[in-house]
Amino acid sequence: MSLLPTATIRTIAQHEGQTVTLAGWVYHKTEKGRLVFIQLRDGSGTIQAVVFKKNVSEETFATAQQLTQESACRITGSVRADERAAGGFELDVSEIELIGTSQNYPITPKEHGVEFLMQHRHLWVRSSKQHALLRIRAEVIAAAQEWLNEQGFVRFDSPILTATAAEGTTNLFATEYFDLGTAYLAQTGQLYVESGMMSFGRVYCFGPTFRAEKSKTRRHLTEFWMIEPEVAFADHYDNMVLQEQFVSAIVQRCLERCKRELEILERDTSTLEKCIPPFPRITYDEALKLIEENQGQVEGATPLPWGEDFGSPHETLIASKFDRPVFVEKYPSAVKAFYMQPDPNRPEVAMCADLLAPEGYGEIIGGSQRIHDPELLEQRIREHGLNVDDYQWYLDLRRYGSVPHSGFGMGIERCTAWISGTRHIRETIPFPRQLYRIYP
RNA sequence: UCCCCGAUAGCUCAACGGUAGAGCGUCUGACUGUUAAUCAGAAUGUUCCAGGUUCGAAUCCUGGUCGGGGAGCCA
Repeated sequence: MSLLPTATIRTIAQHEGQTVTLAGWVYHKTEKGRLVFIQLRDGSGTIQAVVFKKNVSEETFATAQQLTQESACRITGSVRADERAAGGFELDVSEIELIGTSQNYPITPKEHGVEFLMQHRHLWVRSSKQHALLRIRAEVIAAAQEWLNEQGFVRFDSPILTATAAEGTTNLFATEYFDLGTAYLAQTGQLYVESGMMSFGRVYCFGPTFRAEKSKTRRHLTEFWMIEPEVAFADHYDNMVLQEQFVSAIVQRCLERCKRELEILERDTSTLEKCIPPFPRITYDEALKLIEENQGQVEGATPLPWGEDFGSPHETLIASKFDRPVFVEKYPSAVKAFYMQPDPNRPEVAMCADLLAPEGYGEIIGGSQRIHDPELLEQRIREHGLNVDDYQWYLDLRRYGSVPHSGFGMGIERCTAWISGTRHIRETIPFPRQLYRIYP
C-alpha cells in the first residue's frame, strides 16, 4: 500500500474541514499532560498537529509521546482553521503511523557553530533557513533557464572534462584520462558555447565549473554552477542590455514566488525591488576615480594605479555607491581573458563588463564581446603563453563565417547569496566544495 | 600561499598555574494550548595530538592536526 500523503501542507487550506493524511518529519514536539503538539514538516511547509488523549486510541497517544525530532511519520487528522496556529490551520489528529525513528538528532533548535553545521550538512539542509535558501537557489535556476528559453535561447551544454585550459593554466583540477593523458575539469563552458552560438544564434550552457583556486573567503567555492549565454551578432552594449534584463527577471520572479522563503530569511527586499533596468554603468577609469574620491570608506579600498585590477574591497566600495547592480566596463585588456574584443577607439581596454551586486555581494556576472578576427585571436593566444594547437577548433569558429558576438557567465551561488541576503556562499549550494572541505 | 583567531560534556560556552562547571539537548516524572513551553530529578569529560617548563598544566612554551575570518585570484 502506498505511503503517499493525501494532502500537502503548502496547500492545506484547500482541505479545511476534511480528514487528510500528511507524511513528513517531526520538526518539534511539545507535551503538555494529556496533550501533545507536533510540528510536522513535509518539505512544502510546516503545520501543528494536536493530539488530545481523549480523542485517540491508547496506541496512537503512546506513539505521539514517543515521537522524537526528525522521526518520520504519517499523521491522519482533520484540518481546522485556528487563530492560534502559525499558518492559520491545525491538524486534529486521529491516527499516527511511525515510519522511521530518529534517535538523538544532532541539530537542535539551539545555536550551533559553523564547523558542526558543515560537518552535518546532509542533515542541516532540513533546517528552515537552509530549506528556504535552497528553494531560492532552485527558483534562481528555474527563472534563469525559463527566461532564456522564452527569449529563444537553446541550451547547449559544454563538457566538464576538457583537454586544455580555457582561461589560464593554473587553478585547474586534473584527472587521468585513459591513454590520452591529463584531463581537466572545466573552469567555464564559454569556449564551447561559442561553437553552439554559431549553430543556434543564441545559446547558453549551464552546469558546474571547477576552480582549484586556493581561495578561502565567503564568496568562493571550488565547485560552483554557472549559466553562460552567448549571442551571435551582439556587441558589448547589446550584451549589457541582455544582462540587466536577465538579472532583473530572475530577481522579480524570486520576489513573486519566494515571498515566504525571503521572510524566513528576514531578507530586506527593498533593494531587490529596485532591481529594474537600466542598471548604472561606469567605466574602469571612472571607477578608479570613484575609489580615489571615496578612499577610506571601505577598509582596504585604497587607490590603484591604472592597469591594476580591483580587489574585493574596491568592488564593495563601488557597489555601495549605487542602489542596484552596477556595470563596470572596459577594463584594461591585460587583466582580462585572452578572448575579449578590444575597444576600437582605445585598444588597451576590453569590451567587457562585470556586474557588481549591491550590499557587498561582489561580482555576479562577468561578460564581454569576443574577438571575432582569427589573426588577432591567435596573436592573443600566443601572448598569453597558450598553445595555439590546442585552440585550433576555437580558431575555426573565426575561420568559417565569423561574426561579432558576446556573452557572459553568471554564478548561481553568488546570485543566490545576494537575492537571499546570505552572507556566506557555502549555504547557497547543497554540498559546498571548499579549500578545506569535501565532506560530506 | 600569506596574515589574524580558535579547539573543554552531544551542542554553545565558562573555569587567575591549584577539586573541570553552566545553559541547552538527552533520559525519568508532573501538567488540556504549547510552538526554542514550564516545574522537579538524573546521566554525561582522552580539556584536539605529541613533547616541554612546573611540586602541580584545560591554562605557560614548542611543534603538529583540524577548523574559522580575511587577502590575492575570480563568478
